[in-house]
Amino acid sequence: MSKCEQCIVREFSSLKALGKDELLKMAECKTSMQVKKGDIIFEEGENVNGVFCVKDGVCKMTKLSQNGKDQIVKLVKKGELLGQRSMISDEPANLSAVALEDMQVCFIPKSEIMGFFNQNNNFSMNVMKTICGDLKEADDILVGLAQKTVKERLAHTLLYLEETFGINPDKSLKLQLSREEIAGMIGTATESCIRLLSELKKENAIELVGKKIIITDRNKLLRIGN
Amino acid sequence: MSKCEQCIVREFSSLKALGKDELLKMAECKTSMQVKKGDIIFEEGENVNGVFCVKDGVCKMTKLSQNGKDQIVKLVKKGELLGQRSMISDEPANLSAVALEDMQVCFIPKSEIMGFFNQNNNFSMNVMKTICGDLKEADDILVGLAQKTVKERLAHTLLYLEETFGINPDKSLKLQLSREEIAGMIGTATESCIRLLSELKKENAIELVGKKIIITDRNKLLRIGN
DNA sequence: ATTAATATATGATATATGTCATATAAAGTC
DNA sequence: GACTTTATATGACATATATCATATATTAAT
Repeated sequence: MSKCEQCIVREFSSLKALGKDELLKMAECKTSMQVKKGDIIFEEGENVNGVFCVKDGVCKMTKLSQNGKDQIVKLVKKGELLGQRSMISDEPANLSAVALEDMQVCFIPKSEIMGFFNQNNNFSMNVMKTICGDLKEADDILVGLAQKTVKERLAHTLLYLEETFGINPDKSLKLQLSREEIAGMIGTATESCIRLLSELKKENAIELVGKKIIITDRNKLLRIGN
Repeated sequence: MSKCEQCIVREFSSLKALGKDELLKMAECKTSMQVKKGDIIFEEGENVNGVFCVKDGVCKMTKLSQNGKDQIVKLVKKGELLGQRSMISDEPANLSAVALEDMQVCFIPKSEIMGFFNQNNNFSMNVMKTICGDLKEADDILVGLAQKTVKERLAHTLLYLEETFGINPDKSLKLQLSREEIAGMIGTATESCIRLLSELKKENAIELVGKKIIITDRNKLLRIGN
């Protein structure tokens, strides 16, 4: 069993507020797990009963809509926590979490986390701030969906992907989403997404190498996406 | 100065967790204010430095988008708190709050609230749950905007308005929004909103009496909006 | 009450986006 | 390596929604 105390990733999440003894206690009751790309960590409607700490890899938080399409609400990466909202509200998960890459995650049971809430004010404040950040982000995406065109949202999302997950040595976006997934982020049909990517390519804002996307004119995307 | 201890509205918000002495302390430092319909309580980008407790009336939380239209992100009514997110994140407001009716609100400075956070775990837990509820709501609206048609969103919103704010003796929706505001909620052009209201009227799902909206076939709206 | 201003309503038209069909490319399987 | 499956790409077309114009109703102002 690996020690939470020595886990670097901890430093990036709300858990950084925890003290030595709290971390030792946590290491005792946590469960480490490997998650394969495509695996479901938890599903909409499921009772989660704890929190997942993402040690490595990226996952998408999705919600299935009436028309059968998966809307991606948020991407979660290394150092972030999963399932906090559901745990705090004491409700089943509102979103599903699906791995986009092979992941390493640790599950920390609810009882443990709730204990920290009561003992450690810094910790609960951190969690609160994280959720407030999520809320702001959700509000901003919401306004974008309501008021921007699909092309504007696409441009914006490409910049977000670059900024958040970085690029490979060949300059292509490190996080490689399928066209369908990009469409699911910006709320459009896969074909429309593909078409608009082609358009951006014709306008020399991006390059498409197979599935890979390379941003060649950041300013152009900025001008479109804002 | 009115006493928080005797304020019934308190019971509906996170503040219900506060004890007698905390309420007395709060009554000391709060500022009561009347807000006229149309007045701005605070604006996007402004530093709020506290929380507003809505004693009476309803306001809209809006965000101005690039194209100059106001998107309504949320409606806030009697018994709810305003500006929590911004206070906790220690950031300027992300949304503007504008009164839809004459309102009575009390302003409680940040220092006071932060004190309660540290002393009273039930209170911070309540606030956290409220924000988690807001986050879930925002995620759901987000998915609706991405995946539903305007007509579906309109039907859904009409039911939401009935459920949340009730109806008058003549069965019309109690909260009387302008067509432009309804459009701002569902993320469409005012003309489209008007057109779709007319459509719903032709389909005998609603009646339009001037500005007033009467829901005549709830099930029909449910079938459309979900 | 009359006028001015604003909100609601509807038509005509343009545009963005979705849907269905099909082709090509890439990836997985035996 | 040949084959099957799946993802990407593009065309043709349908539909939803935005925009602009204008009419009518409602509200505010004098």
